[in-house]
Amino acid sequence: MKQSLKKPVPDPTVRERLLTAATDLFNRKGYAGTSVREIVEAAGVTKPALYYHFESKEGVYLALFQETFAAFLATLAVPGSGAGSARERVLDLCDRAFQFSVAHLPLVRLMYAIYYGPPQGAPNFNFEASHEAVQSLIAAVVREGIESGEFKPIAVEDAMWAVVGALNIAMEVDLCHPEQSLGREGLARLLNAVFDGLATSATPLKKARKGVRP
Amino acid sequence: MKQSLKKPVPDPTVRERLLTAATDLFNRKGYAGTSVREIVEAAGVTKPALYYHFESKEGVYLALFQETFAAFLATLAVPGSGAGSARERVLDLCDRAFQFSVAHLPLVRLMYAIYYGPPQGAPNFNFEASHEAVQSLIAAVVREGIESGEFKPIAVEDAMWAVVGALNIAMEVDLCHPEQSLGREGLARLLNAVFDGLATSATPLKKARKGVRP
DNA sequence: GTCTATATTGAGATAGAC
DNA sequence: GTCTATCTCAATATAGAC
Repeated sequence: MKQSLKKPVPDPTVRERLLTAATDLFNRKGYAGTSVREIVEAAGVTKPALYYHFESKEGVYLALFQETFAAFLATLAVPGSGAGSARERVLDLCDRAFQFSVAHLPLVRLMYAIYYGPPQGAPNFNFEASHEAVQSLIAAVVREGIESGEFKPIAVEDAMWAVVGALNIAMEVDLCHPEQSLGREGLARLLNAVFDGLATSATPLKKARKGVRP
Repeated sequence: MKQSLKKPVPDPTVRERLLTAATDLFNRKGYAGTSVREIVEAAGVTKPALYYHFESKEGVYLALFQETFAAFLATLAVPGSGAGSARERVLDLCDRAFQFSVAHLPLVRLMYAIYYGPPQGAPNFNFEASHEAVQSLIAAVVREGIESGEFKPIAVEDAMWAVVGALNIAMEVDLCHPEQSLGREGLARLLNAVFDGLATSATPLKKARKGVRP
């Protein structure tokens, strides 16, 4: 048993190859449909290597999401995101999130597949937590923008959803149609459109404002 | 084959029960993992009933999406969506789309599962077409709004994505967290926020506007 | 032990009575 | 339109020869 509980600098190549191979196979054949044998063969290693770095197939799966999620939060929390106007900080936050998403498309795709797909015996990972983490980060900046008067005094939740909606659609376009990706510049344009508004003048509905169509 | 191409008012109960049961099972066990036997048992009918109304298991699957998609387009094209300001028309269009989505959550969920999930031998259905249909409808109204001066002269695509982003996020919240649904009113608030803008004044970035972070 | 041939199972699909 | 009863076919499991 060479491996203590401290993880003494495990070989990154083998570990990475296993994670990459697992992501690819889970995407192509599903979690249940992927065997440990297939993973190790695709990674060019042997079974014991997998069981050394991870405890099981479930361990590979959980490591995949846990480590990526941790890296995602670290990316968002990087210094420099606390300076500037609320608009700039939201743009920066979304830019980081978008870049991360683009750099990890296969895992994002897997997340969607697991989240929406039928149960496959895959271990539970709290995807909600990662969504809520991003949302609360954006909501916090939006709240400050509203309190400082930079943003209009609308509900924080509404403003947050407007921003998350733009970020989310940019990510999904990249995921589903990479060839027509909006790119970082496109996301920035989109967010600025949301900040500045589409309308030339703030002219709400002519008719009743309470209730939607009868 | 009594059933002509005109669909002479087929019995809605059995047919509907089959479609509902299939949607539920496909969602829970996947397309490949669901057998015809399970579908007919869940629907309380026998195999031949399924093969009478549909030609095969694939036929059930395709009917599910084809008919729902057709109904969706019909919902969006309903009279009344051509009147009023561009803002009102976009709100109306999105409201219809949202209501339809909420009324067909299981099928929307299945669409996501099929779209992002691993191949399961399910027949090809062009999900892109339905997305593009909605997008082009919205883009058309947005374009008219821009041309009439009601909207700012930004790129039609950008404005379209801003609107679709808001609609999309409202749909996904309803899909993933129905308990915190924005509801029709929430979607309207969200869209109006996008129309009017979050910022109190159109003050873009202080620094360079070309390029995102270096 | 391995290999081939045969069962067994469960899938999708159908014929013909009612 | 719906049912009972049956068919075809593929994958898998197993038996028994070698």
